[in-house]
Amino acid sequence: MTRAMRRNGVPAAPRSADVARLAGVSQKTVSRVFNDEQYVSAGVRQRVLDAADALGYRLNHAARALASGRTRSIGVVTLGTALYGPASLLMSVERAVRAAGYGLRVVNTMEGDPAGVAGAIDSLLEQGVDGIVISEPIDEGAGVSRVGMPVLVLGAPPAITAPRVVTTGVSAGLLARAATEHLLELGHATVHHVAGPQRWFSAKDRLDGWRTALTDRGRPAPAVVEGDWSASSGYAAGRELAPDPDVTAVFAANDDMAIGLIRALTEAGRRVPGDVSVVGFDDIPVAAYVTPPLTTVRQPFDAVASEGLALLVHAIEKPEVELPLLADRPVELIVRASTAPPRAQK
Amino acid sequence: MTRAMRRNGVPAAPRSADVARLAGVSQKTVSRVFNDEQYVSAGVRQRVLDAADALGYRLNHAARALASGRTRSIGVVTLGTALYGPASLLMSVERAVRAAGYGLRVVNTMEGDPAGVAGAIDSLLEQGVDGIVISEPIDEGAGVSRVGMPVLVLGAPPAITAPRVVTTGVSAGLLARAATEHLLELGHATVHHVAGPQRWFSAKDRLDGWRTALTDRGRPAPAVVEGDWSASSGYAAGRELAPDPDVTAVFAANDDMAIGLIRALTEAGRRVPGDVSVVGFDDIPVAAYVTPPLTTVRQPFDAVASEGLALLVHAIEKPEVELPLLADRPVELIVRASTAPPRAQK
DNA sequence: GTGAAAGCGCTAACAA
DNA sequence: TTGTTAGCGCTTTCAC
Repeated sequence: MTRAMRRNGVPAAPRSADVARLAGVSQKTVSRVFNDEQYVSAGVRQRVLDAADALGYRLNHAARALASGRTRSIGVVTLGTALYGPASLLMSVERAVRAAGYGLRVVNTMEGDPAGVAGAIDSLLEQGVDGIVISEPIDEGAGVSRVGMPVLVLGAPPAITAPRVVTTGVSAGLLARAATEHLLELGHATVHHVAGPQRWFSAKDRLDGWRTALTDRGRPAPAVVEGDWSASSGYAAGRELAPDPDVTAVFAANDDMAIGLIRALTEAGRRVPGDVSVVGFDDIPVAAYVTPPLTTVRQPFDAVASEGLALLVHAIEKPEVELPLLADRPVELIVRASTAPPRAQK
Repeated sequence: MTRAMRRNGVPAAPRSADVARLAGVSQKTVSRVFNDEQYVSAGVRQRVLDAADALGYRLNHAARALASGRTRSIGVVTLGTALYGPASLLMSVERAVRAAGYGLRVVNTMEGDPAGVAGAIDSLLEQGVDGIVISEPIDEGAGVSRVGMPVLVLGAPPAITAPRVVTTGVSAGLLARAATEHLLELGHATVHHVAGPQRWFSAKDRLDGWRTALTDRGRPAPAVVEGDWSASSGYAAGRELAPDPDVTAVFAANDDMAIGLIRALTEAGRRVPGDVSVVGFDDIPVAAYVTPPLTTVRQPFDAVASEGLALLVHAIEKPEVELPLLADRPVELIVRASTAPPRAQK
């Protein structure tokens, strides 16, 4: 069996040595060209590129990884849901990873997965990555600091700190605060909160932002109703809150729950926004078209992903240099028709 | 610089040879254990596993890929949107890939991306994969047959055929047909259609299903309004259709457009479902909680992904064996409150 | 600027 | 059942 026809008669892919032969240079020179190294004359470079083109040469990533110890790929641990927030963030991360010249490996963790985030990280480590992104972490981030390679934690409070761990808040706290303040400024005495599952940092973050907005103005924070991000849990929360006449404004931790909530309130005879104002979170694609159109806040996923990834790549490629800090981003509150001043003040 | 302390003082990862030394066996035996090959006695296997555990050994994927020519990973080309359908499908694919013992690489194509699907495939080929999944293809699938490795096309009509290409219809056509028939059975004279962008196979598929349902009953198919999957395009379609009194039933190619459509109809004074019935597609999480709760159809993403992946893995691991065909799946129509008999028949 | 040699950590093929 | 040998296609190191 000749080299040219191995593996079931499929012709073998050309190697850099084949390109070198055709271009009349050494194999090392081909390597230089494909790594954009300096000290290659323009003429030689062009000859190499032409030869590569003629042969349909494509660099073998596995061989490079083996020889260099670097894989040029980044692994991301996601939550395995099609929820708008996490899904958008994943797409943004993919764009950022590709823009940085890396490949992307994805591993899901389901909530309640026995292996959990640690298992997902393990799986990435084995597959071979140069850095890891943890998107919307759920468990306590334990062990993240012991991974031994740069880690970017997206959507966690900067509490997790470790030598090579960088966190980028999506500043969900600020957004939650803005949402709450919007309701207070409309004249509501207080704002209730339908929270996300508190194992999620992002849910905790939103709750904190809501509470801060209230305490800053000396308002007591009412009891929180915890949902699971689903519209049906928002609906359940709505049935719980509807009978209470003190409930005139509610901030829901995501749009799905807000929509479920509105349905429950409406069914219970409380009009939105006439009797109760509701603010959501995420600005899902249908938010502007439900009844009533939802006031909500939007997270800058693309910006967060690309800035966070720049930091990660920096940590991978220049481990000795200090990491710059990220600035907070302006808050984007989208006011539509689900919020209004309370009835008494009308 | 010793081996144990290379690369910036980070201790080198243990190799299979280290494990072999500790276990007192040959390096090849370690390889056997980690590949679950037969002909290793239970005692030796245990000694190897213990040694590996003690050293914190982890198989080097790049070296394995280089030596074996197989990467044990699968690449998926996605559309780079957080739309519920594509995002759900991606999550299902991840689960299926992991269950099959492979790693997942993801590359996005944006619509209108100059490089397009071909560029994404190229990038995967370079990164190294054993098979490719194209999720919701947009362009004509040209070139897919020339990839030289097994390809699974998810959500395309079986039109694309090639030696190592396997397609799994999500049977969107059947679902679209069921949705249309539901409206006809309620007594509507005809059903209008708000279609998805016709570059998408899945959009075309839904349109075909809708048309088939009509022509099967000898009903002429009215002019189609084409949207772009967004709620705002559904809204625009609604403004277009609202003035026409013949429009009493509309099938929208996804739930987002259906929701936008309903808003436009309602604003134009046409009640849903009193004056116009609307059926969506996807059963997005909020579909049951919008006003009115949306009648829609649900695609079996998990089943489609896992069955499709089983075929792909089969094509990778046993290229000589004929591929089995996939059976059509029962249709899941979810009837809620956005559909009713036409007013005239009430 | 360019090239030669050595080796990255594993699997394939064959031997014992 | 286990071991030996020879690469896989690159990058690294060092020589020219």
